[in-house]
Amino acid sequence: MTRPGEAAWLRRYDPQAFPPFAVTVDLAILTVRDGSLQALLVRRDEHPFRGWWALPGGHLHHGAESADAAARRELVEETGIDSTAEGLHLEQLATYSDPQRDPRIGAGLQVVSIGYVALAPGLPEPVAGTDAAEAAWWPVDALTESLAFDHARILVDAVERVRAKVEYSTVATSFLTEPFSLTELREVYRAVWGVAPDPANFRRKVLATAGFVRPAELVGSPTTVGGRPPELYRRGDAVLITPPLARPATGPAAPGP
Amino acid sequence: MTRPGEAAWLRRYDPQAFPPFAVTVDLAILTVRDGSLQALLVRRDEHPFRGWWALPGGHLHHGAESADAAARRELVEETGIDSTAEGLHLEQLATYSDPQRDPRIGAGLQVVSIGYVALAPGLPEPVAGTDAAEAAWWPVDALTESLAFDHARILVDAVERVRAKVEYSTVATSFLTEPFSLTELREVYRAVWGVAPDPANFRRKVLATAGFVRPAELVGSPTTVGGRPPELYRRGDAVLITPPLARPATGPAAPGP
DNA sequence: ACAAAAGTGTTAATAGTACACCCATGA
DNA sequence: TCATGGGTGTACTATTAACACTTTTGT
Repeated sequence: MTRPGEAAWLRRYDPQAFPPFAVTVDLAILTVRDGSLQALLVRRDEHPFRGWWALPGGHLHHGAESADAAARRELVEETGIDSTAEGLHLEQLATYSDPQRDPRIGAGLQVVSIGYVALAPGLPEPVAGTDAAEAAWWPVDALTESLAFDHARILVDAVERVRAKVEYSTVATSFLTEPFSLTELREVYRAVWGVAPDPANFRRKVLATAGFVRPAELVGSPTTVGGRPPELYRRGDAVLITPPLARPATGPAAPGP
Repeated sequence: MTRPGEAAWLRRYDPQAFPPFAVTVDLAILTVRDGSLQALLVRRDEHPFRGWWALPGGHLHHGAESADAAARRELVEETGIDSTAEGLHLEQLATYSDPQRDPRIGAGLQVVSIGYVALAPGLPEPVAGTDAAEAAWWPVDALTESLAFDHARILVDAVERVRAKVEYSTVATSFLTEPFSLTELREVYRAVWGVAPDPANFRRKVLATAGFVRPAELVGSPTTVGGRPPELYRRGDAVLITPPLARPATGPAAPGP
């Protein structure tokens, strides 16, 4: 494309003409462990909010990467999760830009953060990141307070996004390692929603949705302690579920007023 | 909240330690005019992309406003639309941060843009903004190319968001001025989807969804040229449609592979 | 044989689709 | 009274929710 006069204009352009913004990414990394939805938090060892629990994240590398790339990089750095690992789902959530969200506004720096949601299969104990900061899985129902910056808000938005998204998409499979049983998949829904779908109807819905799952070749090792061993499946190609899986009426995940 | 040592730390903080980012908002302002979905574009009279058609937008006022506030401000400045006007719907879409998306990266400035979607009732001819730049409504089907920056991509994302969102939410009413008939509402769906729902079933679905619309008190002026005058409605309180309105199978809006 | 977990059947209710038909109005 | 668009009825089909029931395994 030709843009007349732009090359000359660019040579005279002064990037200092704009006051400084900093751009960060923050990741709500979610998994299902022990039957509950949990988020990975790290304890900050730098100001601001030194000593507080926070979402993993960091600054964009200026001129070198997009927010997507930065999110992938942070995911690896902070958790050791390979960004191409099986089942991993990473998507942009929203951008948080309130001037008061970061105290560094007091020093003249406005920090804008691009929030991401990552879904990963249940992992063992958290791997401390390269920053050697403390890291731990926290059940999301146990906290909506006391996080650094506006991270509590970001986390709530992330959880709400996931609760809605498993209704009309197949992302729930991202929480499982292949191969998996339909009961395990149903347990994911129980953890995310706080209430489990009917086993029979759930099975029919999943199997009737082309591309939700596909049968695994070999019958799995009989790791179950007793009872009939389950048929095993792998993730399919489909992304959307139409019509959506209906969330059961009332559950402990949505306490009344 | 107490954050020990942070006040002293902040006094010594150097905001110049980070390379400069600029943060902008870009608005996909959509309306339904002449039976088609149209977007408001402005012709840029400044570098970069001088003379190109672009989405309305601009820089965040540093230290003074969030992206939401900036989007509302730009909406007023560029279009004269009051951000509290009836029916107006404004929501964040996504954030675009590829280093190459803005040529000013060549001068050392990385520009990150937060995209917004605005839905507004059909408006008369576009009001030139305070920048006196040329402005016009363009049918969205007529262009996915030749826009400044990555605005074609943002616009495509915005249209896709709206096409999906009218299925499970009541935002379609944002395209209409009150009071409106159900036929007018159905015409919105035709414009957005490219295919119209069945009139009878559409009527039943809308009226069966509590809070989608509510009856208007007075019967409207008989502006129709002939035929039975329609019953008129206003927007209701509901936001979500469960289960969703199904988009008819095949239509010109979704060409096959 | 029994317990436990997986998987299947059945039925009533609900919701959606397609299309025919009736109603109210202006010219 | 006729053309025009608004609004209703209806038969048929597909989907869902709820729950009872059968199958397969380990001990």
